[in-house]
Amino acid sequence: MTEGQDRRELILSTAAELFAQRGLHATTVRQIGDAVGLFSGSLYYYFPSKDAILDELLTRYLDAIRVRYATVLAADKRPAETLHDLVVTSLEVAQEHPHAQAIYQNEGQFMREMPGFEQVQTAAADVQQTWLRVIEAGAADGSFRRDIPPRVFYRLIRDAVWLSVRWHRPDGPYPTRRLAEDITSILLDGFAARDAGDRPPDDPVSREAHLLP
Amino acid sequence: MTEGQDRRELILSTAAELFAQRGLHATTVRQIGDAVGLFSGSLYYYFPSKDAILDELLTRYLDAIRVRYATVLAADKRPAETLHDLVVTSLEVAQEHPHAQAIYQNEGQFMREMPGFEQVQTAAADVQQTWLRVIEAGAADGSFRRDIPPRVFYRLIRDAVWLSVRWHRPDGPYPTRRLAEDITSILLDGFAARDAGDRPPDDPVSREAHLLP
DNA sequence: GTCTATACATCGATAGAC
DNA sequence: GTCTATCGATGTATAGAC
Repeated sequence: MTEGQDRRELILSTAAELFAQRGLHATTVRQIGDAVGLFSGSLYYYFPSKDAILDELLTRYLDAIRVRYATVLAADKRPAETLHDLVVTSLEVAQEHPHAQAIYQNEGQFMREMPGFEQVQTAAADVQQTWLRVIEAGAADGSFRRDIPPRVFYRLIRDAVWLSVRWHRPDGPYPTRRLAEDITSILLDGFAARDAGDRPPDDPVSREAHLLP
Repeated sequence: MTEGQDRRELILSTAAELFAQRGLHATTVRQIGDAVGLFSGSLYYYFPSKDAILDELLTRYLDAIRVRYATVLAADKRPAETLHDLVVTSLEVAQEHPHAQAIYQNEGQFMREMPGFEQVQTAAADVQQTWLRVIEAGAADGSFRRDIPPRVFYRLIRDAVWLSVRWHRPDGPYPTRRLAEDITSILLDGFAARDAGDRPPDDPVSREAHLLP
């Protein structure tokens, strides 16, 4: 790891923070330079353009998420457990790439039209397919409701997980693991109160089934 | 309603569409002018600045939502029903102001720092308080779970509702009313399948309780 | 009311000294 | 590798003719 690589990483992470905080178009290369302690022109020694910084940022994040999703799927658990693991994994990756997640969330529409970001688009389609297949498997084996379109449930759980980066502080009193359990618990079992023992013990998705030991 | 007012409305709605589609900073006043069939300079006969267009757009939307929320609260129903009505109302207002909702979602971070948008900020705080009070009332009277922080549930349901404008097409085969019922049903009762009759009939939030007749 | 023309700032990016 | 200096494009907004 040479010193030049460190600078490159610093530019990358600083730009990510600014893009996420103030928006992609509202962030100028001069602001990035100021934040890393370089003049804007010097950035072009490391990156050919502002868009190249964005592209590398998102590609890294989406690659990371695909690798982690593949591990979850390889465990070959039942749909409800797989869904729970996808939530946990997504929150973990978001914690490792906090800004990239927000950038993709906020600037997604822009990148769908932008040429040169096809790689980002196909990676995003992969992610969607992963979620959808698990949800459809659960509908097929009877562990999930069939009266809700899989795409609708996919949107709800994906938005809940992905948007949590906007308000959740991983280092606060409400840890990421607890958030993952609460999201899974609400979306699978519901928020309405119910008496203990009102569900059959052999229920495939009892409230504790998807809590880690 | 003079002809000038019509033009003003056209500029407002056109700008809203562009802001929502391509992003606030990615939209130029020239593009707005082109879209309404005016030269960019002529826009300044109707509005003092680009930001003034944005401000009026969001203020109208947030005012509309506050009026409608007040009506829902005035009905003074039980928490679960009120929550359901807030979901329906939010989706209806989003349908009437489809672009403003998206703009606020996407550009919210920017406006929290921007001076001159204090009115937008206080209106947004009002909206949040409305949801939170209903959720807390439900936790207090025992109809909602107490093991989930109200703020967490608030974020989940708000994000689910507000982000649906990104993917839901009100004029498609999946109508807005159905979406409202499905969101309420999942978030209150859960997505996991369960046998009929596994819940007591006097359950305050049985699956059909918050379905309109 | 709308257009033509343009002021003025700021943007991303480049060239060349050091 | 970083800086100085600056180019050309583009952004918001204005001035004045019509």
